[in-house]
Amino acid sequence: MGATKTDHFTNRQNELATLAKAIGHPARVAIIDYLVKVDSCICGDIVNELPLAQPTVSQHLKELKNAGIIKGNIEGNSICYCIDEKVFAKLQHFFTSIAAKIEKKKSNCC
Amino acid sequence: MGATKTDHFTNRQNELATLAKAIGHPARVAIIDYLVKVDSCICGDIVNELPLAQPTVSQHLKELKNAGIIKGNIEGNSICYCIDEKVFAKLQHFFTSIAAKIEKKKSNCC
DNA sequence: AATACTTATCGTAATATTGCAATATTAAAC
DNA sequence: GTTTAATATTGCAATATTACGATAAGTATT
Repeated sequence: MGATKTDHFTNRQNELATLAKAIGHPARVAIIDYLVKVDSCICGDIVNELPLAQPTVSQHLKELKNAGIIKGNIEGNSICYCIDEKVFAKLQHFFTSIAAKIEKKKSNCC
Repeated sequence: MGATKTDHFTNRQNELATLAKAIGHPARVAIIDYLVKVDSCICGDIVNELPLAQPTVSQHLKELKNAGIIKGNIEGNSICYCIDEKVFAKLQHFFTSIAAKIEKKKSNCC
């Protein structure tokens, strides 16, 4: 075995897991940070920002794209990557909701 | 190769990646959901809630515990698992911060 | 078209994750 | 102490991820 059993979980659980998994690597967090920091998204120099080889960065970008976290547009010679705002609004909502539910019942035993 | 290069990234990036990675599996999202839902955290019946064998669930619980997302207290015969509120407050903060920065500059090209 | 530049893909090796049967551990109940 | 229960650990097989060198594919410039 070794394959994740997605069938038995809800769409929301799978969706949150997919997004979280994509963010679950420091290089990909760094990519997100960089895309957020840079004003316009004239990217392409992401490789120089990271301590990883170009194929590795390309692979991480692909994973972020597959998860729907970033979008990539061909911009002449290079490619322009941007963050998908909707995804982070959704993530914020996920965690705000969970945090609120936890806050509501302070009656914890641990 | 194959080992994640954590050395070259910031503490914040590694911390967020570790938390996100732990949440990056539907079974672990389901565990979190269940712990949030159940009022008091007299747990132990988490196995019955999931479509996975007991050792697998135990392993997922261990990973959530290692990431600092849940805490486990021995409660007589069984074990009482609870969510660590601080972690979700932190996660909420992480994503609220990113979402706010994205929102601020709507000048997107994509 | 030849060159330079940028990004993607392939191939491969190392490591990590997922899942479970079997077994061990621990604590309550008898 | 033996049984019963709940949870953890071990061992193993299947799969996934991480990383990179080599190479391909695309565009821009000359």
